Amino acid sequence: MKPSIPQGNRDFGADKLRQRKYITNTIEAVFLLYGFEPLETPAMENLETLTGKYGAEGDKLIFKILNNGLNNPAKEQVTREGIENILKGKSDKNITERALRYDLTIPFARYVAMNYGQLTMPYKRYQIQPVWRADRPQRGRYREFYQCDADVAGTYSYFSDAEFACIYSEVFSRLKIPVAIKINNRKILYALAETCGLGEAMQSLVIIIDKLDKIGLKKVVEESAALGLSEKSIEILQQYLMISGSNAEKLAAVKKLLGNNASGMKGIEELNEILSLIEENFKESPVVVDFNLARGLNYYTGTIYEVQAKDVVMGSIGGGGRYDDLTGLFGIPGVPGVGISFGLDRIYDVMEELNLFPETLQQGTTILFLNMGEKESRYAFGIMQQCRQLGISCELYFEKAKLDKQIKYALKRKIHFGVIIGSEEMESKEAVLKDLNKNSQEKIAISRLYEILTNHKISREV
RNA sequence: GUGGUUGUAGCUCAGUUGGUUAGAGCAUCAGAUUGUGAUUCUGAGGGUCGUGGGUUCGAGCCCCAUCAUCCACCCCA
Repeated sequence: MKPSIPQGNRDFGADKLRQRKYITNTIEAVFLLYGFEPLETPAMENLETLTGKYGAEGDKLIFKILNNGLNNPAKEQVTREGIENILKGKSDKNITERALRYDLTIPFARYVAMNYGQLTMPYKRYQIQPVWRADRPQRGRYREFYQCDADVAGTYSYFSDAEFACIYSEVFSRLKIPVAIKINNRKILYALAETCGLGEAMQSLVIIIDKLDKIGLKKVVEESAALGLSEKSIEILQQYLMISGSNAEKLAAVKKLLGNNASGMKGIEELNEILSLIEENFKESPVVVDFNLARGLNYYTGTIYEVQAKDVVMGSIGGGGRYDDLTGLFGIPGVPGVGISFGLDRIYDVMEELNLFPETLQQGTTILFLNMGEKESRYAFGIMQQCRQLGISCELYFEKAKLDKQIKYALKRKIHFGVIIGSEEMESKEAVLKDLNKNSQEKIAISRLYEILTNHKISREV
C-alpha cells in the first residue's frame, strides 16, 4: 500500500515546525502578557453543539464523525431510517452525533456555559489548537489548520475590546508583519440595514457588503437592489460604502448618515470610545476604521475586527469581535464575550512569502561528537553525557565513518559545533572544538570545553 | 459543493504526429583520499511514467473514471 494523507492535511518537518512554533510562542507570550490563561478542549464536539452556529454554509463544512456499530443487527431499523434522513440532507443522531471542531469560539462558549458556576468572571482564556473544515483546499486554505484564540467572557467593558486591538498590534509588530487591523461595529451595520428598511434581513446585506473589495461598488449595488431595496435606500447604501478618509473623518461621515438611528448612535459611540483608547496608546496606530468590514458569522453584536496582511495576496489572517450573548444558546443567558483569533497557517504563509523568519530559528543540536573509532567513541560518549548534565544538547555520530561524511551530516542537521576526540586527544585530555558555522577550530582541554559550551548556552538563552 | 490546472527517479524537470531497452541536473552510495566541510574525476543504485479501466499491432503521450496537487468561485483563518 502506498502511504498518503487525506486531502488538505499536512505533515510538518523540523524546519517548518520550528517556524510554526516561533509564531505560536510569540502569540502565546503576548496572550500571557495580557493576562489570559490556557484552555484546551477536545478535537470532537457533539454535533448539536456545533450545528446552526456558523450559518447554513458553515454547517456544510463541519466534518462529521460516523457513529460506530452501525452494522449492529439489533439497530438495523433505526440505522436504515437514519440513512434515509441523511440522503434527504438532514442530520441524524443514529448515524452521526459527533463532529470535529470548526473553530475555537463555540467550544469556548460551551465550556463557559458548562462551568459557569466555577469560573472566576471575567474569564480570560487563550487556546491554540487545530480546527477542521471540509472546505476544498486552495491558497491559504487547509482542511486542518490552527487557530490561536483569546477571548474574555463576562464583561461589557470596552477596555477589553480595546485590549484585543493592542494584542493584534503587539503580535504583528513582534513578528514584523505589516498589517491593517480593521475595526467596525455591528450596530452600525444594523443601523444601515434598518435605515434601508431591511431590519431582520440584515445578514444577507452584510454578506454583500463584505464582498465590496472583491466585486466592486457597482456589483454590490446591483445585488442589494435584488434584495428589494428602494431607490432611496440604495442611495444611502452608496453613500455609506463610499465613506473614506481618516478614522475621525469616517466616523463623522457615518454619524451624519446614520446618527439618527438608535443602534447607529450606540455603535458610533462604542467605536469612538474604543478607538480613543487605542489611539491614545499607539503613536502610529495600525487600527483602521472600515465600515465595509462585515464578517459573516452571525453571533457578533458589537465591535468586529479583521486583520489583513499588507503587500501580500491573502485572505484575512485574523478576525474576531464582540458577541453579547455568548452562552445563551447553551442555556446561560446574559454572558457577554469578546475575542479574537489568529490564523497560524495563513500567518505562516505570509511570513514565508515575505521572508520574515529569522535565520537563527534553524539552529539544531549544539554539538555533534564525531566518531573517531571504537575506543575513542566510547570515551566521547562519556564526555557527551557530562555535557548533557550541563544542559547542553548534543549527540554522537553512532557509526565509524569518514570524517567528511560526519561533518556533512552535522551541517545538514544545522549543528553548531563538532567535537573531535581521537586517540591523541584522549591521551592529553583535550578535544578539538570545531565551530561549523565559522569553519574554525581549536584544540582545548576537556575542562575548558565544558566552560565554553556552558557560556555559549547561556548566551543563546539571553 | 461548482469550474479549471498539474501528476515521469529522493528533489527539479525533459520526453517529437502514439513506435526499439524512458533521459538530464541535483541528491544518495562506493572509489581516487583511513584526522576535517571545497573543487574535480571514475563508477553504482534508484521508475509497474499517481492509480484503475479503455482505444490501438503498439500508450509516458489519446479516451473514461478515480486519488492527490495548485488555482478560481462559494465561504472563510
